[in-house]
Amino acid sequence: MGRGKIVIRRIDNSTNRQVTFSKRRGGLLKKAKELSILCDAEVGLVVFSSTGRLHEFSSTKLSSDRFLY
Amino acid sequence: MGRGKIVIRRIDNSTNRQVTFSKRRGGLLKKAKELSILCDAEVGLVVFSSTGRLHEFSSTKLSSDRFLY
DNA sequence: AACTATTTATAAGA
DNA sequence: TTCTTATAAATAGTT
Repeated sequence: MGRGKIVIRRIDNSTNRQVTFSKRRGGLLKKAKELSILCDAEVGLVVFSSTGRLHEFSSTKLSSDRFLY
Repeated sequence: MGRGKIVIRRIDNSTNRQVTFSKRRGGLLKKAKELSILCDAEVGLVVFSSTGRLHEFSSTKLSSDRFLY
């Protein structure tokens, strides 16, 4: 996607890596939410940046019910 | 994406919901993996279908690929 | 399960 | 670094 095709490997330039992280993190969270809504699925997603910042998504009932079995 | 634009809400038809689940689940897992590689980030993703099947991705080898509980 | 028209995500550029 | 836009990629509806 985008102006050029890329290879999936670690981005060496830290500025570019941060920019890509921000963009793709947003896209991933959005798609996680869409999947949970469209398909009535329970979805949990956690992302830690390389600097240790946490971003997460959880569909509503993931936290307790499912893991009490 | 696709032949028509859709609204993000629960898909009522169960066959269509299952098909969409399979397609989007694959896409989401792929993007989770790409984010972890490109951006050197730790990513954990769990998805339960409405029939209770688990699919997951972890960038840190915490788990097996998939199983029925 | 494949196909493909179209939407969406996003890599570069401004 | 926020906004733009050309293009890659995902996918909705079809077969």
